[in-house]
Amino acid sequence: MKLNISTVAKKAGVSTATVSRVLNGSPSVSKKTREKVMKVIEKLEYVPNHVARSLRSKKTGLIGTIIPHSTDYVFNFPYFSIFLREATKRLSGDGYQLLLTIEEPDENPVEIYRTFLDRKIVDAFIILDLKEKDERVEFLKTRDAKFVVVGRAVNGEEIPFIDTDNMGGAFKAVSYLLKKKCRKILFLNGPANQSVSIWRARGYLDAHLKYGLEVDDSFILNGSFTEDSGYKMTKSFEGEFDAVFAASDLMAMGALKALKEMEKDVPVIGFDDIPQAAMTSPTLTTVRQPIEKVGYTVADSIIACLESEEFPRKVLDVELIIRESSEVNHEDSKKW
Amino acid sequence: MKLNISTVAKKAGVSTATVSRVLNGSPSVSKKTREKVMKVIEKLEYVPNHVARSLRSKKTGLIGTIIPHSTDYVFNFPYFSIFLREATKRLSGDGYQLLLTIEEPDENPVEIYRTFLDRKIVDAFIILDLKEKDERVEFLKTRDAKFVVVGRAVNGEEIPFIDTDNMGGAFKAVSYLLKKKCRKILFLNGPANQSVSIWRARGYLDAHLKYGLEVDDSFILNGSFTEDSGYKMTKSFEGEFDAVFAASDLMAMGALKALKEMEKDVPVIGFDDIPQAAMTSPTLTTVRQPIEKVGYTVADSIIACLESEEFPRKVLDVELIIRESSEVNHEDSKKW
DNA sequence: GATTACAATGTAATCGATTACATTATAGCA
DNA sequence: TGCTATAATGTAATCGATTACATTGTAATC
Repeated sequence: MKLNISTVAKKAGVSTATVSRVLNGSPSVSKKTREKVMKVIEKLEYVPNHVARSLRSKKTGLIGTIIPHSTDYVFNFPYFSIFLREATKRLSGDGYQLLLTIEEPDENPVEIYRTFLDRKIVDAFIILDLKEKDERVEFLKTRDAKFVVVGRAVNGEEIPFIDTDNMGGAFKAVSYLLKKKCRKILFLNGPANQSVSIWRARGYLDAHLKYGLEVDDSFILNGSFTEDSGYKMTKSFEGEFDAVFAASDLMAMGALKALKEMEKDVPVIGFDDIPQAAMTSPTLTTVRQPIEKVGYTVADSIIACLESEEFPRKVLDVELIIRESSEVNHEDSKKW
Repeated sequence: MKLNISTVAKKAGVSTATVSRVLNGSPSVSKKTREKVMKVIEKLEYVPNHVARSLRSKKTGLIGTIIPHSTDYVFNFPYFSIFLREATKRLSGDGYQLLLTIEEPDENPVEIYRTFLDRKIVDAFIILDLKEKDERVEFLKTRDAKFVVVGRAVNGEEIPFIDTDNMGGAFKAVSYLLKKKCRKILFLNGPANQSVSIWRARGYLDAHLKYGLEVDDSFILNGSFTEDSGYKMTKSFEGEFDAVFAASDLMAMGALKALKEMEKDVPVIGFDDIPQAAMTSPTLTTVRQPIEKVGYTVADSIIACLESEEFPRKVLDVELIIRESSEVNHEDSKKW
C-alpha cells in the first residue's frame, strides 16, 4: 500500500540509506547492491516523494514567475509563450519547474512574493516587466532572495538580469530612418514607467544625437504594447511626422492600419520580430529580439545563481531586420 | 537564526503542539495562551513552512495546469488571462495556488502529469483543450487522480467537467442566420479533434435540422482559432456562401478582413465575445461565453473535489450578442 | 474533601527522504 | 595469519510541521 523509500529498502534487504544512495548516484555503493536495489525500484515503480526531498534539502525546485496582471502585455505578447517554452525546457533539464502564477488582483504585488518566500515555496524568482523603480526588486533584495530580472535597471543598480539590447535596437532602427532623411520620427513607446521603455527612448535620443539633431519630446508617446494602442496613438497624433518607430510589432501593425486609413505613406519600424511580422502586408521591418535565447539564458542564469552563487548580468544582441514597411512607399512594394 | 515552530514554542514557553493548535485555530487552546503565542508569532514574524506542512498533510495546495504547447491557442486567446485571473482569485481564497506549466516539447504529453503525480507535487489538475479521445484523461483516471476538465466529453464519458454550452451557442448563432434566410453558412470551426469543435458542429447541425435543412459537410472547415486561420479559410473557400459562423472572435475578425478584400458582404458571427469584439468595425455579433464564471467555477469545483469528494459536472449558459456584423450589409452600418 | 468530567497542555510518533557518524566487510600487505 | 586501510552498509538524527495519546489542571458535584 504505502510506497516509500523504506518499502523499497525492506524489499531489497538493505537500509534506506543505501536506497537513497542508489537514487542519488552515490559512488559508494557496490555494483551488486546497486543493481539489486534498482531492480526493486523498477518493479515497484517507486519514485521518490518530492515534498520529503524538499523538506530535507530545503529546495523545492520551483522557480516562481509571477505574471503582473496589471498589464495585458504578457499574454497578448506572442513571444511570451516562446520565452516560457525555452525557459521550461532549460529548467526541466536540471530538475527545476516553472511555477507560473498571476498576481492577485487588488493586492500589493509584493505580497505574493512575500508569501512564496515566507512559506519557502520557491527557490528563486524570475521578474518580468521591470519597472523604473521596482518595489518587487527592492523587497527581494531586503530578503536576500534569489532572482533574475528580465530587463535592465535604468539607474545602474546592481541586480542580476538578462536583457536584450533595447537601447542598441532603438538606436539601429532610428538611425536607419534618420539615414533615410526622416526628421520627424514618431516614437510609439511602451508604458513610461517600464525600464524597457526608458532604454528604448535612450536609443531614440542617442541616434538623434549622433546626427546632431534636437529631439522634440512631443514625438515620444507612451502607450501599451498592443495593436490597438499603436493604432490609436498614430491616429490621434496631432502634427506632422515622416516615420514611425514602434516599441512592439503589434503597435507597428496598429500604426500601419492607421496610416492606411489616413492615406499616409511613411516608413514604419517595429520591435520584436514576432512570427506575424513577416506575414503582414507590407511585411514589417523590425528589431529582432532573440527571444528563445532570452528564455534559455534566463533559465540558465537562475540555475547558475542557485547552484554556484553566480551573479548573472547579460545583454543580448538584437538585429535590425529590413522588410517592406520601412521602404517608402508601401504601395509599390506590395498589393494592399 | 533558525525560525521554526519550536523556536516559537520555546520563546512562548509552550510546546510545539500548542503553537500548532494556535496556528490552526484549534478550539482547545485557552484564550490566554493563544494570545501569548500569537504575540510571539507576530514579534518573530513567524510563518509556517509550507513544505513541512505538505509532507505531513500529504497536500501541497498546488493545482497543476499544464498548457498544451502544441497549440498557440491558449496564449493567443485573450480570454485565457481572464480565466486564469478568476481561477487564481478563487483558489487563493482557500489557500491553493495554481501551478501553471508548459508541456515539454518533444515529449508525450502524459509524462508531465505522471511526474507531477508520482512526485506528489500537485493535489489536482485542471485539464485544458480536451481532445475527443484524450490520453491525459485516460491516464489520470487509471491513476485515480483528482482533476476537472474545462470542456465536455463528446462520448458521454463520466468525467468531472465545467463547460460552456458550446452546442447551444452554435445552435443560437446558426438559427439566427437561418432565420435571416441564410442557407449556405460557412462554418469556420476549430481543430477537428477537440471536443469543443465537435460540440459546436453538433449545434450547427441541430439548427439546420430544426429548419428541416440538409447540411453540406463541405461548409464545415477545420482550422485553428487564430485570426490568420479565419482569414485564410474564408479566402480560400471555393464555392458560394451567404453567411459565416466562426468558432472564435479572432477567426471572425480574420473572416471580416477576407470578406472586405473579396468585396463580399455577408453576415458574420463569432464566438467568445472578447473585449475587441465590441470595438472592431463592424462590431462583432458573437456568442458570449461567461469566461469569468468559467474560471471561478473550475476553481470552485476543484476545491469541492478535494475537500468533499464531489463530482462536478456543469454546463454554463452562453448568450448571443447581436451587433453589426450579422446585419447585412456591413457597409450601411459603419464607415469602414 | 473526594470524585468525576472535561478543558488545556505536553510528549512523542509520524510524514519520506538525506546524511553524519558508526559499524562491518573486504582487500592488501607484512 | 594478523593488521590496517578502505570500501560498503547500517543506525539514527534531522528537516518542520501535525496529531494521537498521555498527562495535568480546574471546576463542578455530592
